[in-house]
Amino acid sequence: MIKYQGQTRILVAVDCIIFGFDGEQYKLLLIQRGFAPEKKHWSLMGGFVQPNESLKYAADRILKQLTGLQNVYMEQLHTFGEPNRDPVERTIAVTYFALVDIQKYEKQLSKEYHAEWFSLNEMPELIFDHNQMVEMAKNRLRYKAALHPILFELLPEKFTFPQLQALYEGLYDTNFDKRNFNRKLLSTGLFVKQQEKDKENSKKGAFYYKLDQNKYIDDFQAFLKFIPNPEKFLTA
Amino acid sequence: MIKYQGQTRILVAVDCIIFGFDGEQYKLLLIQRGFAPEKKHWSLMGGFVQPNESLKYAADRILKQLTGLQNVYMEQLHTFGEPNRDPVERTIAVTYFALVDIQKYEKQLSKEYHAEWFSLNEMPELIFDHNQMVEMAKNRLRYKAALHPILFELLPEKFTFPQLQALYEGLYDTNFDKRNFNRKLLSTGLFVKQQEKDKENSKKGAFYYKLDQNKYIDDFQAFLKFIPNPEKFLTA
DNA sequence: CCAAAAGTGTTACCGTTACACCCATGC
DNA sequence: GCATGGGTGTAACGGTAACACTTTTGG
Repeated sequence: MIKYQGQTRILVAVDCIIFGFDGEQYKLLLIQRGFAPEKKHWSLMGGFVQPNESLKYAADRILKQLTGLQNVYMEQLHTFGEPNRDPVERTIAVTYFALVDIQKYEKQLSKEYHAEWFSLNEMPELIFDHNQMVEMAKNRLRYKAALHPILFELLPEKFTFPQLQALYEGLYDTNFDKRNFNRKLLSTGLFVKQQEKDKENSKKGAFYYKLDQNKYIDDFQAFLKFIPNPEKFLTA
Repeated sequence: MIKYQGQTRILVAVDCIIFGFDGEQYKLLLIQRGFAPEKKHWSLMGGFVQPNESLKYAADRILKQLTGLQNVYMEQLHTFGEPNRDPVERTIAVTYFALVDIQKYEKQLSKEYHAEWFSLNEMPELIFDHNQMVEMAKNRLRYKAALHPILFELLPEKFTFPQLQALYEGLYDTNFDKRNFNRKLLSTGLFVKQQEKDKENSKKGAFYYKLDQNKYIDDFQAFLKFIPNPEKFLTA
């Protein structure tokens, strides 16, 4: 096989920023790194890209190793390539961020990696430039969620409006008027009301809703202008 | 130096999608590839990441080689890593898109690469997955420009409102009411009216404006909700 | 004098916000 | 029966869109 002569080949890693939501707080799934350097220090889940896999495939593989989950919302975030970001050897890191239903995860836990969910405001220091990756992922999530209906990926199939509101209020660290919030959400036509109520979180109980899957796929733009005054919240 | 054992190192390239605007149409700067395979075929400008340069540095270097320009608006777009995207040898491509003032470029042309500006709708087939990269860059530009004031990077320091309007109408392939357009732009406070008029494009002449650089930097969010009904225009 | 492009105001409409009370239930 | 959280309607406001005529000047 002909090759490109005289060029330097570089290690390429994929790192995953995995978000969850426990009903009150946003969480991030971290692992204790299993090998030197920085062994035992907290880190994003990652791995090297293998010879015949695409980047997305590598990200899916890594997510599955850690959580057992497949078909999860995931998008490429950014590629980090400072020459000394990994002190051992130059490594380029392609990052993906994922949104998972934290409850599904708990059922499929792989003990192997000492994984733990951390609240975003109680996170340990991470190795290398992983803190920076997390910051970027948070910004991207706030940005994207203001314009598109993606946060549902963090909730179970059935969810209530109060849950939804907590989800959005948590992300933007603010409060919304529940009447306006419900009206706006309903006006998108993305939600199907169920008969059943969630009685765990209140005495009266709150109706469950499901996403209308067809509309959800078609109307990925449905939320543009969703957040009032988005400029207050978006960083880039 | 300790190294990561048993992992495959991969070629990493940076490719630049370089946009310009000639007053009527959006253009893309392409080169004729100088080496096999696909020699003489049209391609984005790119190059391999060198051992001690960051990705952004590589992108700046490549842009400078081709256009002579520095300090140009550029942002990382996406990283492409399908195993067979380059038939010679596996190569991961980190893409950047750039917005340049086409007039500045013309003064600093490097003949070496047989570079040419192509209108977006008259583009040749490109090598590898470069067409896909261009598509993604177009979408990103439309998305971003609907929310943030970045298109000015395509114009000279002084510009007129009719030019601005052509810039936006070209990107979204639509027409805006000029009264509403001007009012909305002026209301951002980003523009400083000059005494001088551009008499080249009309008999009456149109006043030049400049960006208020301080506000421009501060108010990168100024344009959110800028385009009416953005959901009609944004793809991702 | 006329063609071509620049510049300018007002009104109607719609979506967004602000706001407060009743309902259902478990304890 | 009372505390807790769920659910609902309306009115004022502000921003957006629709719309047409006058101005300037080069030829």
